[in-house]
Amino acid sequence: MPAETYTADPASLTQDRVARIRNGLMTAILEHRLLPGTRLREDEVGQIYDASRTLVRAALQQLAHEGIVDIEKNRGAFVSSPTPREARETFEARRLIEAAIVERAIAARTDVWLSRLDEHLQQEHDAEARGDHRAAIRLSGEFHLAVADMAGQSIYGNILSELVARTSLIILLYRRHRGHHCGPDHHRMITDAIRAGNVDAARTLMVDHLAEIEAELDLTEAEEPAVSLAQILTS
Amino acid sequence: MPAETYTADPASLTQDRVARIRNGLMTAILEHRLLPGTRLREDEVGQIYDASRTLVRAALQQLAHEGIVDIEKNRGAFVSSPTPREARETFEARRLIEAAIVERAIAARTDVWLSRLDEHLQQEHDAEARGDHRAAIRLSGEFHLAVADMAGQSIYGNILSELVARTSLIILLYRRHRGHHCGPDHHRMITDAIRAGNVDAARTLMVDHLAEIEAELDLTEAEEPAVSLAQILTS
DNA sequence: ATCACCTGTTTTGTATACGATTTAGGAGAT
DNA sequence: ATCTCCTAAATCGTATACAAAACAGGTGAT
Repeated sequence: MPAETYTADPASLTQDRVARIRNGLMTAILEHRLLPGTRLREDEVGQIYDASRTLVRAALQQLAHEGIVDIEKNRGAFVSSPTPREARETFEARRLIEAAIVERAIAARTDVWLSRLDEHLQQEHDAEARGDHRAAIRLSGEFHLAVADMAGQSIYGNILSELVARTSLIILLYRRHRGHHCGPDHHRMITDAIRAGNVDAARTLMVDHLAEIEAELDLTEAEEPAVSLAQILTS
Repeated sequence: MPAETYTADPASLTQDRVARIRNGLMTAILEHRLLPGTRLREDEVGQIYDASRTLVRAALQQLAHEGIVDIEKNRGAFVSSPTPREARETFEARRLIEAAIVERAIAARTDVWLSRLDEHLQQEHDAEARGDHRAAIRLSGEFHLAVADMAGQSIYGNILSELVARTSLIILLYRRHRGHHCGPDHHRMITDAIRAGNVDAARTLMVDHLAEIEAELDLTEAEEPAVSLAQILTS
């Protein structure tokens, strides 16, 4: 399953049943097939994966801890809907961490890792070419995880994988113009800078790349309807 | 329970039963009452908290995801033992993130928040004064979480709370000289710089503070006994 | 028509049962 | 004495049963 490469959680490699459920849901969310707000009923999911609620619950709790599922007590699990505030925080955190990651990736670069990045760029390109938007959006997130893998700092990798997953939800919720997610040209340029060993260029490209994605979003806070209720009723 | 303030996980505020178990174990680990390697048997924990294995398992899985408990399939859960490598990565990540946090904390500072920090410093001082090393070690970690709370970026706060918890295990495993954990004087100086609004000083103090803690550890990699087995047998 | 209330159904929360795996300890062989 | 094998006990993995809560739909009052 190429859909399950680059998942940072080591448990996802072991083929235990809860990991399978988690990965299935995760991939569906990353590919925008499951939309924010979607309810994930325990036995419904269980029937799909032929598992009891025990295992489904474990998978959902894992996803909740990763911040892409919200569990409301006695009500169930829902694909999470990050707020504009969370969206901004996510991008800020990504700029901070990925700038550090890309620097480490350069220090750790080898031919093997670089060719792996090339291969990934090729996959992104192919997905775009054949119009597979689902795979394209997922792969464009996984590029960043591939760079993190190259950096070899598993802590950064784990943190980033959660941030990337949330970013996928954020883009789906807040993007202004449909289409054109996270251009592969940027990824190519970042890869080139890594290959050239140009730390400053790579950091700048990475930070700007993330800033550009954020700039394409409409993160204006929806005004709280708290007080407005009175206003509406007194009109 | 003052022992449960500053836990970043929002679920810990709700008094549901799995959160109680999680918080109990977490606090015990943070206070070095539960040592790395300690086995956490499901029934045993369940009896202590008067809960079934279902709830204990949920709590243990949460702690595993937070990186302070390792779950080995069919063998059980153990208080985790971070490797020297993970230790170094943890400190690197903390320096990166806490430098950003302290800057944000300055931007967000108010009298209320500053007095909360003062209050915390007082608690640390008191714990040291009465020789309560358990509380002191926990409080010294919570100082950093208090600064993160002040910064108001919940994502940084969540990431940091996991890093702080692991740091507690790391210090226990690798410190050279017993005693003197993470001097409260440093915390006082950081607080002063925050109050003065001196961003550069605060960042430097924070980064140096973390570097100093790391410097007091012995993180020399234990050599792998992998090949040495043959050497031993051919002697 | 609208709202409040009641009731049957659905769904989640938790305990428990049972099979599978690991662990511990001892008997027997070398 | 040491090692191997075997059996019993302890422990984990998973499914399921039942209780509690939330939900949906309908009845009746206003």
